[in-house]
Amino acid sequence: MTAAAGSAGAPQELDLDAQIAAYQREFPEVDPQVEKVVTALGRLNRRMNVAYGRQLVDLGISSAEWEVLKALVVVGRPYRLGPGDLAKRLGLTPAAMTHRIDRLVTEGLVTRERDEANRVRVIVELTDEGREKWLQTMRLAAAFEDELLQDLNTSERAALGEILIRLLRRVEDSQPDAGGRLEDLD
Amino acid sequence: MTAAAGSAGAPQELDLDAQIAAYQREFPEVDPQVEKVVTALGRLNRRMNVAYGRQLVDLGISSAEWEVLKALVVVGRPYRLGPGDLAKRLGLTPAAMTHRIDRLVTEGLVTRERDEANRVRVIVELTDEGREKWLQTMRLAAAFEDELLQDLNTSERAALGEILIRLLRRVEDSQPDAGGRLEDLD
DNA sequence: GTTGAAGACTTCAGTAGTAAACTTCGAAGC
DNA sequence: GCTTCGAAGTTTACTACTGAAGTCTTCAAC
Repeated sequence: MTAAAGSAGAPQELDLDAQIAAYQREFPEVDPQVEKVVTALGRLNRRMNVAYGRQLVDLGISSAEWEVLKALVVVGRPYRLGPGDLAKRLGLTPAAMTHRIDRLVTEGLVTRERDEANRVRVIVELTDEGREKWLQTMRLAAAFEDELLQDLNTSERAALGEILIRLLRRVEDSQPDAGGRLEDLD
Repeated sequence: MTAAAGSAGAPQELDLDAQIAAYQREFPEVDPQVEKVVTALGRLNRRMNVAYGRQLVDLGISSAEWEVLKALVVVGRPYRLGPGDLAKRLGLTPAAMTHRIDRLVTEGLVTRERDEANRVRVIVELTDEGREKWLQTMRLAAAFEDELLQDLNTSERAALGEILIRLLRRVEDSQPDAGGRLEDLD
C-alpha cells in the first residue's frame, strides 16, 4: 500500500494495447509479450496505489503518515523506534523523519520523547490511537484486496504468488540492495 | 518504468515471509495468501522502479523528464503536444509542466514555441536529441526486462500477462478513472 | 577532569510538486 | 468594433523532500 495524495487528477492513460502498439511503432526491437507483462504490472500497481490512497484520505491520513505507522506496528510491542531507524526503514533522510514525526505527534498518533537512558536518542512510540488507525487501514485494504482477487481461484492465486516471488528473487539478486529511492510500500 | 531519484537510500525491507508474519501477528483476520500476492506485487514493482531509475541516472535524466519524453514519443510524429495536454496525460498540474518543460528545453531535449496559428497555445516538440535519449532508455529497459523474465517460459509469460490483465480490468472497473495522483509510469 | 571525536537529531538552503491567483489571446454577443 | 467570457499558460504562495551544516550528548584518551 502506498500511493496517492496530491490531486492534479490521474494520468489519462492509453488503452493497454494501444500503448504497446505505440512502443512497437517507435521501437520495433521491443518484445510485445515482455512489454505487455511489464506494462500491465506497472499499471496494476499504480491503480492499486490510487485505491489505497483514497482509503487513506477517507481515514484522514496521508500515505507518508501511514508508512510510519506501519513501520512501528511491524516491529511489534511496545511499538517503539528512533527517528534514525525509522528513516532507514522508510528510505528517507533523517531530516524528513523529523517533520513526519512532528505531524504525527500533532495528530496524536505517536509520541516523541528523549530516551532517559541515553539522552542523545529519541524514542517514537505508537499511541493506542495510532495503532487503531493502522488497524482501520488494514481492514479497508483487506476488503479491497479480497475484491481485487475475487476472480482468481486458490490455485491461480498460488501460481501468481509463486511467479511473482520468483521474479522478485531475481531482481533482488541483481540488486543486492542499496540504492536509489523508491516510491511505494507494501 | 518510473521510479527512483532522490537518494536517502533504499528502504531496508524485512524478508517477505517475516513481513507477512508480522501482519498476521498484528491483524489476525488477514488472509496470508492474499497478502503474499499483494505484497510481492508491490515489492517487485518497487524494485523494478529502482532499476529503471538507475538506468535513467546513467543516461543523465530524471524520471520526471523521462515521462515527458515518453508522452511525446507515444503520440508519434511530429512528436508535438501542448503543456496542458501533457499535464493531463501525466497527471500533473499545468504549473508543474511549465517547470518540467523549462528543464527539458535547457537540456535541448524538447523545444517550446508559441503556436502562430493560435497564440494562446504553446507547442512542445521533441528534438532529435530527445528522441534519441528516449530510444536509449528503451534499449536499457528492454535488456533489463528480458533478464527479469528469463526464468519464465513463453506459456508462463502468457499466463502471467493474462492474469495481470484480468486484475487490471477489475480495478479499472471499480475505479472508472478520475482521480487521485499516482506515482509510476509504464 | 578535560578535550576531542562520533553519533543522533534538528535546522537551513534549495528543488519539485499542488492550488490558486493572474495574464493574455481568441470567440461570441450586441 | 467594443466588451465579456473562457481557455491556456505562467506566476505566486505553500508543502514535503534532499543534502549539508549545526547542536548536543556520550564515550574514549590523555
